Amino acid sequence: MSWYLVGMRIVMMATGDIAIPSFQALAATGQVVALITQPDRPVGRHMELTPPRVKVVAEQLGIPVFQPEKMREATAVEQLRAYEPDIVVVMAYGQILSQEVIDVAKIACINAHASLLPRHRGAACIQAAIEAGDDETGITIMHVVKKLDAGDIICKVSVPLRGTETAESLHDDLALLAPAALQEAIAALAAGEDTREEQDENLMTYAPKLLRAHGQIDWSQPALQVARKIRAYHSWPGTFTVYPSVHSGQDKTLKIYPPVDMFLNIRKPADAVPGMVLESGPDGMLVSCGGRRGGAIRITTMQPSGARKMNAESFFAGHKIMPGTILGLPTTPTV
RNA sequence: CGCGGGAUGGAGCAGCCAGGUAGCUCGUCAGGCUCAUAACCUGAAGGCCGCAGGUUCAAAUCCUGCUCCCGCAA
Repeated sequence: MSWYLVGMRIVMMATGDIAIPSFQALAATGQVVALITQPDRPVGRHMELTPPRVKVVAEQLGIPVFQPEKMREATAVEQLRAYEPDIVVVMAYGQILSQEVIDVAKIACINAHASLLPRHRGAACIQAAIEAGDDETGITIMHVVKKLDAGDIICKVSVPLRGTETAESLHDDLALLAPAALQEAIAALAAGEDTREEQDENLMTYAPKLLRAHGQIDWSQPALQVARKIRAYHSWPGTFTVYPSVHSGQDKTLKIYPPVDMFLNIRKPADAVPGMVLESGPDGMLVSCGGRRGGAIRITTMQPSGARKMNAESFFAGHKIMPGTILGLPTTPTV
């Protein structure tokens, strides 16, 4: 990074991997006095205590790390004050900040958010931009206020969406985009500028944190929407549907992976209903979707429960989902 | 020790509960057949049934331990 903030003291608050490039860029200025991140959490198959990756980066750089369980608690706020930050930079930290915390920064407490605010406030902003079919998304730098992602905007950097992204690929792209946006915002703040753009609440949308269960495909949606969801939810939380197993007679879950082929104008049998399998074989599984004009998608990569991810050719060598099977029935209400 | 599923020719799966000939859909190879198809027919090769012990006349199958993989959970 090529900007210098002489005498500026920056504290970064970040937990998610998306913040790593930004943290590295800020650290390279030599002005970062501490990283505040979430405590190590038990994670993975054996619930091993695992540090956030950004913490590992900080330790390698010799930057102090502070991991309060609750940032709002008095002792944590005191620690933050002790760093005497001019600017606090928040990115994918994972805790709502109290006003007391926000006020510690002498110049500003700013947040880098992975969408073009006021669209897609909230945790699942990247997924939301893809699922909504937006033409563009980006990084927004704004002032932190008590209300989530609602502060005045300092600057934005946008990136066009081509309709092929997954949340995973877009996450990585936006992570690399963020340092430039932060540079612009911090340079302005350091120069004493205070340009603010209020968010238009009428244009606001909210993308709440996603859960595994949200990944279930609703086959009554049009093919376009189903295809977007499969891209948007990859690789977290992923998408799935349920199907009746020939061998056990039980319903089994089938994870669905992008890419999928989309057929908007396709002739379907008169008795086709949403979720009905129209074709199944080594080329994939063609599933009827809902909506006025119908449409269908072809799934070519899937993962049965208990097994690894595989292509359609492998899947149908050992599993039977005959045409006419209706997917997603057991837990899809009002079909 | 967080909970659960799994390991069977090259791929994906049955068989296990109620021990007794290694099975299915493909792939590979050889031959046949058709104007022709991811075509069809015939045949063949290819397995220490994850590893190690135990029970038994007999273990893929029952018991114990171990290794690796996957899902949930984050």
